[in-house]
Amino acid sequence: MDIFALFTSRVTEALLADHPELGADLLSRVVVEPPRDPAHGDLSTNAAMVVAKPLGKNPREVAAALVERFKADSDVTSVEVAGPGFINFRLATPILHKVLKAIAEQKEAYGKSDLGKGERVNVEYVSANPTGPMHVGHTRGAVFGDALASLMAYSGYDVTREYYINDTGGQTIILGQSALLRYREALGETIEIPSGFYPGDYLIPVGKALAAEYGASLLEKPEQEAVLIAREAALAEMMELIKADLAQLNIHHDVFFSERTLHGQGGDIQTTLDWLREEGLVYQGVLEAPKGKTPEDWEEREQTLFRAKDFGDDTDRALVKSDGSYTYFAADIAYHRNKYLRGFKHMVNVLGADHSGYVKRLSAAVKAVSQGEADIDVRICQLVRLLKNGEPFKMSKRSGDLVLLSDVVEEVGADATRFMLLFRRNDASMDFDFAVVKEQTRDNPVFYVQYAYARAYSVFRKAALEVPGLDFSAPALANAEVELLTSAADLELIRLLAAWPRTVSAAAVAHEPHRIAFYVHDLAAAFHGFWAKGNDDHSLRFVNAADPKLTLARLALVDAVRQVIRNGLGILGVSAPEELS
RNA sequence: GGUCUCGUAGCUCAGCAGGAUAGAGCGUCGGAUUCCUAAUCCGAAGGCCAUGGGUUCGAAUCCCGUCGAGAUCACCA
Repeated sequence: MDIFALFTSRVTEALLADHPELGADLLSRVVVEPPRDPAHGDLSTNAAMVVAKPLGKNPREVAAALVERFKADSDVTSVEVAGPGFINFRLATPILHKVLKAIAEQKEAYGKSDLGKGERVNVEYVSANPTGPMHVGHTRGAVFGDALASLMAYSGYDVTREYYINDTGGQTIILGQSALLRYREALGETIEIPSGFYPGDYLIPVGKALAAEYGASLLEKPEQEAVLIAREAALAEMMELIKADLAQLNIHHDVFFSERTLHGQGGDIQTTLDWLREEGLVYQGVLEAPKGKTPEDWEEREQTLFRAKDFGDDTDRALVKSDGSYTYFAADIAYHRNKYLRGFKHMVNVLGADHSGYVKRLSAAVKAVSQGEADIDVRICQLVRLLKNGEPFKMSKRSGDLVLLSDVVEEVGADATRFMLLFRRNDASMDFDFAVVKEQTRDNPVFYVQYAYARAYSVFRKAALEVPGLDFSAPALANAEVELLTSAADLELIRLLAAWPRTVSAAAVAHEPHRIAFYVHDLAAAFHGFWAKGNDDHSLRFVNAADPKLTLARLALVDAVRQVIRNGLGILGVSAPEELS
C-alpha cells in the first residue's frame, strides 16, 4: 500500500473528471508528496499548477474545483488550497492505521513494486581486472552495484548481476610473467621483480602450485609457452581471490563473462564487426589529434574506425590495432551486443571515476548495436580517497603498498563498510579515513540504525517480562487495535513508514541506492526519538503493563518499524541484528 | 585545451525527475536517564545554496558563461 501512489491516481482521476481533455504526459507531472513543512498537512500536490497554464486558467481556481471533489473523500479530514496553488491534504487517521495493517500483512514485501514490470536488467559491476586481489578502490563500485541490483530486483525488475572478466590482453601476459617468476622462486631461484611486473605476495602460491604440478619442466619450454601456462594458473587463482573478497562483502554475481570468449575466429567481435560494416558504421580513416594539448608522440595513422560520433560520442573510435588485434573497445561493443542479444534491453554499468571518459562511447555502442532499442545507464562512482592518519596516499595494484578490500572488511566489518559507502551519493567523491572508520563506533551511522533495530527487539523482550501472558505472536499483532495509536508521536512515525514504498520506487527510478540508506537512517532517528519521549510522557511508552491493549498496538507499531528497517537494510545488504553486544 | 563529475552551516554530507520559511550528523554551547540498552534524546548558535546571467507563476534543483576542486584525454585494459 502506497498512500502517495493512491492519491496520485485519485488526483489525476479528479482532474480528468473536470478536464477530460488533459493529456497523459501532462498528468504524469502531477505529484503527490509530503510537504516540506509538516504543518501544511500530510500530502501535497502540485496538480493545479501543472495543469493551469495549458488550460488557460488560474491555478488557485483549478485547485478550488479539485478541492470540492475531495470533500467527500473519507480518507482525508481536510483539503485546502495554499500558496500559489498547492492542494494540501490532511489524512484521516484510519488510513494511517491501514498502513500498519498493510505492513503487518505484506512484511518483507512492503515496499516492493512492479515498477520494473519484470523486465530484464543487466547490472554489470566490479569487473576488476583479475591481476590481484580487490583493493579499497574497487569497493565502492562493488557495494554500489550490488545494492542497486537489489534495489531494482525489489522494484520488480528481473536483474542479472554480471562481472566482465578482462582475461586477455597485455596485462594478463605481464601477470603470467610475474607468476612465472614466482614459479622460479618456488624452485629455489633467487628472483628480482622488475618494475612493471606485479610484485604482490598473492602470486607466491601460484608459483608454488605451478612448481608442484610441473616440477622444473616449464623451464624447458619456450618462454612464451610457459608464460601462457602460468597465466592460466594465475588468472584462475586471481578470480578465486576476487570472488572470496566479494563474498566477504556478501556480493555474488550471477554471470562471470569472459572477455576471451569474444575473441577468435567466428567470435562475437568478428561477427559484431561484420554486422557493423553491413550497417555502414565502420570505415577506414584518420582521427584528428585531440583538441588542445596534443600528445608529443602524436602521429596520424589510418585505422579501422567505428562511427561513434553518429551516436553521440565526441569522436569516432578505433577498433583494430596496428598489429591487427582488436582494441578493448571493439571487444566491449561485441560484449554489449552480446548482452542485447541475450535479451537485455536495460543495462547498467558501474564504473570507477577513471572511466568517466568512457561513458559516451559505451552509450554510443549500445545505441548502435541495439538500433536504439536498448538503454544503458553508466553510473560512475567517484574516488574514495583513502586517508591514513590524515595523510592521503595512492593505491596502485602494481605497488606493494596497497590496502586490500579484505583489510578494510576485517577491520571495520562488512556491514559498516557497505553502509558507509552507501550513505553517500555515488557521484560525489568521498574520504574514507581508515583510522577514523576503524575507531568509529558511535558516530558510524550503521550502528545507529542497527541499534534502533535491536532496540525494537528489546521492546518485545521487555514486554514479555512486564506483561506476562500478553500474546504478541504475528497473528495477535496483525489484529492489534492500532486505532488506539492516536498521539502525534504515533502518527508521525506511521507517516514515515507510509513513505517507504515511495522512497523505494523513487530510488529505483533514479538508480540511487543511497536514498534507501538515508531513509533507513531517518526512520531510526524517528524511532529513537519516540523512545525518548517515553521518558517524559509515560503514556508514550511502548510497554504499559496497565494497558495491554495499547501495549499490543504499540508493539504492532514497533513491529512495523523493525520490518521496514529490515527491508531497507536488506536492500543495502547490511545485516539486521536482533541484539547488539 | 576537450570531456565528465562536483562546489549547500566550521567539518562530512542530504535535499525526493523545479514548489511554500534550505535540512541532518559531527563539532561548539545549554539541557534530559528513580524510566523499555545514555551505543539514546531535546534545545540553541551557525547559510547571499561558488559566482554572473537566462528559462517561469516559482530555481539549491533546468540552460549558458565565469571561478575553483577532482577524474580522464589517441592502438592501455
